[in-house]
Amino acid sequence: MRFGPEVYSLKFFRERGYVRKRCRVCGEYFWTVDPEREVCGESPCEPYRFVGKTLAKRRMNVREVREAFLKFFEKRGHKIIAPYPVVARWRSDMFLTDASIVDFQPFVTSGIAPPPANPLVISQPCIRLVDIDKVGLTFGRHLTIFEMGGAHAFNYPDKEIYWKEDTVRYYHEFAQEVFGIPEEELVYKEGVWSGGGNAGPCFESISYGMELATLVFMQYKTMNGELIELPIRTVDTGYGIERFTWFTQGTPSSFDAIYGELYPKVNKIIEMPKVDRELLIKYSPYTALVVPKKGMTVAEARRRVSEASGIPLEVIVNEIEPLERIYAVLDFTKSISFIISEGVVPSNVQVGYLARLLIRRTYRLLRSMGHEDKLLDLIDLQLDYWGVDFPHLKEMRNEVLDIIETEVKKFEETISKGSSYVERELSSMKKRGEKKIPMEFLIRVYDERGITPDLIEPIASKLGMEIQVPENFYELVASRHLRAEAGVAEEEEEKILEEAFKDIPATKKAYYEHPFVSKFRAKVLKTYGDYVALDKTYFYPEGGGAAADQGVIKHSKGSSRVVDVQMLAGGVIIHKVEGTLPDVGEIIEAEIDFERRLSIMRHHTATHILLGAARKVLGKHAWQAGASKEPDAARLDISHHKRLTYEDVKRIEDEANRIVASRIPVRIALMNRNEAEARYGFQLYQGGEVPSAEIRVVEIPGWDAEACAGLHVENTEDVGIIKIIKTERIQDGVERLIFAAGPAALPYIQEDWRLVRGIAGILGAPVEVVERKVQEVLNEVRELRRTVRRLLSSAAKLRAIELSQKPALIINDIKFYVVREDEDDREYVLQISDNLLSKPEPACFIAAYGRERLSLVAVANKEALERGVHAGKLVSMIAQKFGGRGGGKDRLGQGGLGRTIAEEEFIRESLNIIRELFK
RNA sequence: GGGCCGGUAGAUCAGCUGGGAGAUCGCCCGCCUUGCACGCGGGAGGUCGCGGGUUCAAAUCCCGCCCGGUCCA
Repeated sequence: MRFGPEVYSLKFFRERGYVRKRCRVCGEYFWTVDPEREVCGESPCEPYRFVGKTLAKRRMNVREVREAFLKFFEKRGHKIIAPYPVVARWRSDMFLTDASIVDFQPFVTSGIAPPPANPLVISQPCIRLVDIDKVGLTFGRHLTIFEMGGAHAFNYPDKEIYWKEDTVRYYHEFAQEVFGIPEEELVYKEGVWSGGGNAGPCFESISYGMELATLVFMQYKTMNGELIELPIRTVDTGYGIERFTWFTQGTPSSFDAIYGELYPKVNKIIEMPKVDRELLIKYSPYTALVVPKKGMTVAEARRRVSEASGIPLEVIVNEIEPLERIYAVLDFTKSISFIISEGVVPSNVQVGYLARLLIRRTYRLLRSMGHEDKLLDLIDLQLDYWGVDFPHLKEMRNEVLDIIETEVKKFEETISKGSSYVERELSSMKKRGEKKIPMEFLIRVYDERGITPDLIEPIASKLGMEIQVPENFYELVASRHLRAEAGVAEEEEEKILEEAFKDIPATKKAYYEHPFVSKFRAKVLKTYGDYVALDKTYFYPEGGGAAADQGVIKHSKGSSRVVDVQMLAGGVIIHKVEGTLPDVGEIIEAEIDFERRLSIMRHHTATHILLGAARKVLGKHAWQAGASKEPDAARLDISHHKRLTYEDVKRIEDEANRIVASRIPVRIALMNRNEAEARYGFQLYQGGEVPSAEIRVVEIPGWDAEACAGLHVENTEDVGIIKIIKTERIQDGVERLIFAAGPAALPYIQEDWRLVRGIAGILGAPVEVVERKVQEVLNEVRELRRTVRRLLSSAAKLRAIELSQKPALIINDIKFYVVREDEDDREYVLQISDNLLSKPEPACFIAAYGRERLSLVAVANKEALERGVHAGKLVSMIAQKFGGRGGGKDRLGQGGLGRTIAEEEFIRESLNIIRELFK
């Protein structure tokens, strides 16, 4: 995709004498005032030219650049907006905020909601994990966390704020006034930006070999490769706050500029390698020349830098690489600090998984440096440092450290168990004579046990095994997980219904105005299949985890039960009925099963109360991860990094019921999205994204406020009681509370009571001592079991003596004992055999034992085996004779007859078979 | 949300082509020694996660559930 030159040709350029040139290296077009310039100036076309120099008016740190940026645009009519979270909870299509414009997507950019201000300016912390491999290697051109200075204007068809000319002019002035970058160093490279289904032309602003900002003009929607004009054209600028900071300081890496003030403290935690500054200044500019692409090995990237800079490879590996690791650690720990302080709990799903990957990666990196025990210290440092500008980092300190500590312990457990597994497997491989570790093994161990090849390496070399890890290792793992399509059928059904009801207007949601109306009249607008649509309804449709209402409708054809209620995408609410359908156009009388509805309402309000209690007891990281409210019970999933203890649950229950008893009115208000976010913060979005300009806020003042479309009781007191029935861990990092509220709680309490009483009755003990009694009974059972074993063991000895004194049958020099035992215990029978066959003479023991369905066993001793006895075959033959089956090895055979048999008959027939066998 | 792996003695694990539950460490007793994971002999310790099925017979095979781990989106 490309735009024509007219798109980029600005009056601003012409007035200032800019000319359009084509880059000798990359072939892209750019604008410059220097007619001699042949290279666009962006890496990798040219090395950095600011390293080791002081080109800016003065050295600035990140905070100073941020402030300067915000102030500059504020003076030019932009309103300063506070940064949004790095965890994009208001969006369902992404986990982390990776650009400032993300804050305003999709509702503002698509026109559903107005922006909080227009134009506006924001310095938004962003997290991008895609470049994680490059962090350190490029000396700070790539970071996982950075601040994007965004100056945004939203241009509506009827209201133009500003567009390309002003956008470029603002940048130009900013670069000149604040940093003193001369015009001949202000190069604008033409580009095309596209992402998230939108696209538009852009300028990359380049100075001294580094891209400092991108000025995007978002004006198209991309559909099937075609560009469709958007009604709202958005100025989307991204000023690299850290890059400007780097530029002002001219340090070898951007890390020096970002974290320079922290270095003395870092140095106390991990001694930083002392690398000659001249070497770094010489090396750094050439990091711009290498763009480590997919498939390019790190070694290859280093070789190229070495060639370009003339610095020997071993110097890079020995002196610079250790420093790069520190850089990466600093960047990663900052990312972790931001993510976790927003209440993300490491998990095996969703954003929690990203957090886990990041923590584990950082831990492994530290481990490779021998400093894995320093992770928490570094996080603490970051929380303290950045907490000045982002206070929630400091507020969440203890929670963050606790969460990360738990996560690290888990990972250490995984490593230690995984490593010993790998060691066992590898040494048995070695015993088999294999020297190379197969790829399949590496993938499997990572997939099943989370052990990465770098953790296997030291074990392999200890055992002297070869290990080779392909560069595309992680792709190979990913390719194993290609998933199948699912859930299509349901969507189809919904599509059909939407199509069927698209010609009628959205149903009036009368339940919001009068949530306590249970009987009403309404007009039938349309019927289709089992579904009925009305002009208005008091039936609450399924949504937000709350079950749909049920009830009846009476009409000219009789009455029908309403079994389900759904809201279609267009706002039409359809009632699924059992029985005859009403006529279109007639007025029906409806009645909602209100006991059921009230129960759902109680459960809904209880869910909010419980969430507040969970946050109070467990911490602010306890976010709702899902919820469901049925008439009989409800459940609430919350993010938490530890298993809930009985104490936790009790405290949550106590807190929740305290709120119930406090008679707090439940306040419900529709408010403007920006206002709601400003007043309550992003914890509004417990239930996920809310796709509208207006937000319905359900507030229990002083306790909880959530964006929620559900129906609630009027006062917390109406909930009655909240009883947590059980908890389970549905995923790592997500605990589920199953509970019941009000009268619905009673059956559960009664059932528990019945159970305990029942057990007490069986034990014949009072309820209070049931626990102890069960323990005693179990102990007794254990004791008795031992006693029985002991007694049977001595009984077997006596029985063996008894049997040995009877004349035994000798066939083919082998002594055969054929017996019938009543005791249905294999252990006992085998012990008799052991006692009997211990003498060094050929002997064989055959027994049928039990009372009802007889079992069979045959044992031959070593001497008997030498004479050709096969106990297994013997059992098989005898069993078959009596209609049973059996088998086994030569020394031991087992089987069953499936019925009982008299001793005499058993012995007679068995001996016949043996005689036959040795004839 | 999907996939994969695992649950056996206090701990770590073996046994899993069905046929008598094992090893190492730890624990207890005894001996030998008294120098650093001492050595030797003996012993205790198991509803083989739970439930169902197949079978004469299930730790082992099949199904369901619970618990844990892990990868991918």
